[in-house]
Amino acid sequence: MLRHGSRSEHAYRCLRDAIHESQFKPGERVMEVEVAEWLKLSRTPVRDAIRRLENEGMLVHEPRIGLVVATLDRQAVMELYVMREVLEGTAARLCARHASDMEVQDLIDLVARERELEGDHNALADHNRRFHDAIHRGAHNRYLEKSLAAVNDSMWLLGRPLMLLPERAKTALMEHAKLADAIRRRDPDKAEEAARNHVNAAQRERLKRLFPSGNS
Amino acid sequence: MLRHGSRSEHAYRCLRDAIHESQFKPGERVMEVEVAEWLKLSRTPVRDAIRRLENEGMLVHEPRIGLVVATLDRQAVMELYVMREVLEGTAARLCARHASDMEVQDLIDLVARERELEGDHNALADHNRRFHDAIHRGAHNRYLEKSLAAVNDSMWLLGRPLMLLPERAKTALMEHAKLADAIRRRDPDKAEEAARNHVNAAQRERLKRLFPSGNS
DNA sequence: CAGTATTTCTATGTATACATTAGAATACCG
DNA sequence: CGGTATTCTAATGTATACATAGAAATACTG
Repeated sequence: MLRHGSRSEHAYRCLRDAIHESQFKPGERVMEVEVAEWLKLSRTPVRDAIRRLENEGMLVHEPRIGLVVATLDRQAVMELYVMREVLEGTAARLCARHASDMEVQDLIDLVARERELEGDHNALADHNRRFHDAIHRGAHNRYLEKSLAAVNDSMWLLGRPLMLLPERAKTALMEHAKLADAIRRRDPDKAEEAARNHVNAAQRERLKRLFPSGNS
Repeated sequence: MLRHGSRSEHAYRCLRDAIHESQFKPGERVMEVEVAEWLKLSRTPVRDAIRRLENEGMLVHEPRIGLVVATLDRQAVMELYVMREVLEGTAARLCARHASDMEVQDLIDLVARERELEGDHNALADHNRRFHDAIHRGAHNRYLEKSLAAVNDSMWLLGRPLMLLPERAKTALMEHAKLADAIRRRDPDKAEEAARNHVNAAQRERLKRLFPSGNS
């Protein structure tokens, strides 16, 4: 009935962003009262927000501790990337099949603009999100979109996007170009392959940084 | 901190089951107060439960109406089955790779027992759920498991499981056997293929019943 | 009578007070 | 001194009262 601009929504966004920006770090405890005070709200809307983030996997009830920002161990990271590979691959495949010509053109344009952003790391990270969102939407599957949103949100628990690294940005651009091209050619197999490669490349970079020596 | 046997949890289960059993039908309105009265609870835990079901897609805010049980139009059903095919296929593939020998043996046993249940529709439906749960767990991927849970819950919005139909139960048994066998042989490709075929067969049956003449 | 403004009513959003429980601290007993 | 029982505390679960917004109904005006 009354939906938007609600304080629950506000609390949700704030908490989400705070986790994205590592103001709340994985493993750190999150308490309703604390958050409520911070946002000058009562516990009720804060609880709503927490419940949502719990469902999405960003917050977890650690036994004997309480509610904490989820921590991803090595195993969890692997599982997350496997899932991401599957979902992004599927999105690319479906996008190649179902995206409207306008949506495809949008993708092409996004790649073109990405070239102009060389060096501007923040803009690139933001652009990256937009590019992938465009593919997710182009797949025209609301369930896929939702799963992707959850997975990609959990991704933030690993720290800032890799696009901030010059090396990665360069190769990512090429991967994006390949992916967009396969979608333009309406080639589902190649599109899925490109998306999976893209995710895998990101995963390898990420793992190098997260677990330099291979321990957990 | 305090987790289980909570009234929120109870409310969640009751509501979920009520939707599963079509006590609340798609399109029907769901009001906090009403549910609270029904379960002899205050609105607070009911709200929690509703929020969860909202996140999982079983409840939706219909503009100008309020909160209702989600209705799946033809398009939504198609999207749901596409997603289910992808996820169940992936689960089967991962199961073939990662399930422990004990988990695999469990699958074999489940198929064996399924043969003995011929005719007992309710038991079959229940058994079917267990079989698929076993595969989901065997994949050892918590994100996949969660997505599958959400998708399969939404499935209930389409009505009772098809396993209740004798015809379907028979062919489903064969499909289960094929799937379990591929997993036993540790053949990911065949396992995924079998799972996808299984989902597709179910979808065709379902669509026949839902949209007999092909309209939406 | 039609159309619009106003009022009322209902459901949800929000705040707060109270209950309960798990963990911590402390005191008691062996 | 060590271990266990008890009390205390802090955090969440739950109930309820109040605020607000949106839809329906009614009354007013042309």
